[in-house]
Amino acid sequence: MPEGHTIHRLAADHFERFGGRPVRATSPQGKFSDSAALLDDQALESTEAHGKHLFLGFGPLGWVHIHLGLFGKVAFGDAPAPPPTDTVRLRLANATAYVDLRGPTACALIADGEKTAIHERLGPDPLRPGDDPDRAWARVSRSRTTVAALLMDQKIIAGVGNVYRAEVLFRHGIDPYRTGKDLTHGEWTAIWVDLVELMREGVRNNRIDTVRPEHTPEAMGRPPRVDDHGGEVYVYRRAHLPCHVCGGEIRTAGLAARNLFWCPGCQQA
DNA sequence: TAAGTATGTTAAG
DNA sequence: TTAACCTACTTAC
Repeated sequence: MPEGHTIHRLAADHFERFGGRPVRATSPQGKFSDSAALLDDQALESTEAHGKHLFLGFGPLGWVHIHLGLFGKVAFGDAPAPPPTDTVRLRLANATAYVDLRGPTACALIADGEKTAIHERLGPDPLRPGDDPDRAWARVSRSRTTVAALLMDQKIIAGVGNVYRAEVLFRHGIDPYRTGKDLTHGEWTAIWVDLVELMREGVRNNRIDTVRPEHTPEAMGRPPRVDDHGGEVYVYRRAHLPCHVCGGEIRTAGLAARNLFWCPGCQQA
């Protein structure tokens, strides 16, 4: 479930299980074998997340830069670790725990300078304390691109994915096809503040929930969600179903090779 | 067994 | 705009 909240949670979970002491590192799948050999028996000193990028710090050796992409998965377990399957790109293990990484878009040992370059090409992240929404606003307010596309652009704002984009636009009654130029500073600030809150809760619960208390299944007297993506949402993957708020039909359309979901009734142009 | 899908990104045309 | 990449699961035949 790789949106930004997942990655920040992974940073914390890696440090909790492996931080401050040596780890065994292997790459059963093979693509990370050389680097794993360098890391083996070295201490994991720190972990960090920016948007959907995860960094595992190994001091002078550098950082393991991980990006899960669409399919990447991380699985933690307690020691003793079972024999790894042949798709495990990286396994870290110590006396008490192990973690398997499968299918990442990126898993590479990088130097400080390369890490800095990654930070520089990413926008502010609602989950990084001190990150400034006005840095994003400077670009958004000048853009003729749709707000739906801007929210997915990691150079503009880091960590938002297809679920948070659809949900935050619904929560603010914003038509996804409005352009950046057309938004007000107040609307953008409200989106950011809401993302901070939603994504922090996402880190806590390790899933995305966006439905306000007054619209929950219990409050509305409707059956609980059927979708299996993990959380309770208004529009994401609810195409052609009735809107939880107005009862109108949720619409879907392709936008920049991804599926967009919105409620035309609640999200007026 | 094959096809389709998925919370993502990059590079080529 | 399209294809490519990585994996696992579900659905269709």
